[in-house]
Amino acid sequence: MYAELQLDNQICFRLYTAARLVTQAYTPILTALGITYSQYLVLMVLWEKDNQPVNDIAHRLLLETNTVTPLLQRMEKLGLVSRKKGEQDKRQQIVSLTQKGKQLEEEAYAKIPAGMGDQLSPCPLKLDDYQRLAHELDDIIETLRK
Amino acid sequence: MYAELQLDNQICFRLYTAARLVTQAYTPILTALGITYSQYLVLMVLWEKDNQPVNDIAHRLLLETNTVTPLLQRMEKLGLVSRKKGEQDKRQQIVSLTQKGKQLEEEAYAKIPAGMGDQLSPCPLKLDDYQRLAHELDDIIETLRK
DNA sequence: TTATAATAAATCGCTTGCGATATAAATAAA
DNA sequence: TTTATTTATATCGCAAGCGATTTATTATAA
Repeated sequence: MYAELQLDNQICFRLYTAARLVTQAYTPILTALGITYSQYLVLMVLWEKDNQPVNDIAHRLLLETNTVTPLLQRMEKLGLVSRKKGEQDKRQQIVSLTQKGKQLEEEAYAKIPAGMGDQLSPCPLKLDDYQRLAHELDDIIETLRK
Repeated sequence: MYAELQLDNQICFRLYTAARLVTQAYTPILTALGITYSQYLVLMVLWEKDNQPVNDIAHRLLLETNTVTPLLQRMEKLGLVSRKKGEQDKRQQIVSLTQKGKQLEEEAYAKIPAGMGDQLSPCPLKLDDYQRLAHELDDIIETLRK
């Protein structure tokens, strides 16, 4: 009835769906590596810069610590990261990659870009389109993050 | 190290983040209406066409019944929908809007587009940009849905 | 008809995401 | 210094998502 309330007119539903489907596309690849999508995000953060406090990781991912802390606890159990109290600031937990967590980077590099490329290859979007899409999403993200 | 594994180069991370932030922008508005974002999606489906089996709703939202069934059960408890066994096919559960569920459409129309417009107004994207974004997301969705 | 396969929902177990709150440590104010 | 405030994590409870399995019903094959 109201055009504004129709599913097909919602940018939000498309974002929600595209994000879910892309995550689903990652899942079989990541499962083979023994990790989840969120864990992969944390690993990317740590591959870029190791030994970060929980807060820095959370900020980088635009998540709250109440999401990241349990995530890190699971990753610790899996032997991907270790946590130790900060030396200057004892409130902090410094998160570090274990050997296993470091080694996963090579496997990830070998499997993920190729695996995702395969699945997205039928997509009509070209490099330029993805680039523009990235900027459009960045605009939305910048607008909504506080 | 590997450009392909950097967070800033990931379209998926942007999708994931944009979807989360947009959902967060909806949350205060929807909370005032007494519903969640997923419940809002189900309501939009039913506002468009009432009395649908669980499967049709799930297909419309590209979700599985193991997500939609519990969602509908919660909505039934909230008095937003009712469910009754299908007459021709007794395996089906036909989901219908209650009076309360129907009335919510007016409230939603009054509050949601305006509320989201306010929050997104600082965004530099114009109508054309949103339209193109919608198409780009549709391309990705079409590529990845099976 | 009887046996088998397909389909529609539901259930189970687990990871996320997040609002609200708690705890501990560091910082600022009195 | 003592007190109050801020900050960094952690904990709790709940709604989603989803892979895997179960149950009931329908459709198909033998």
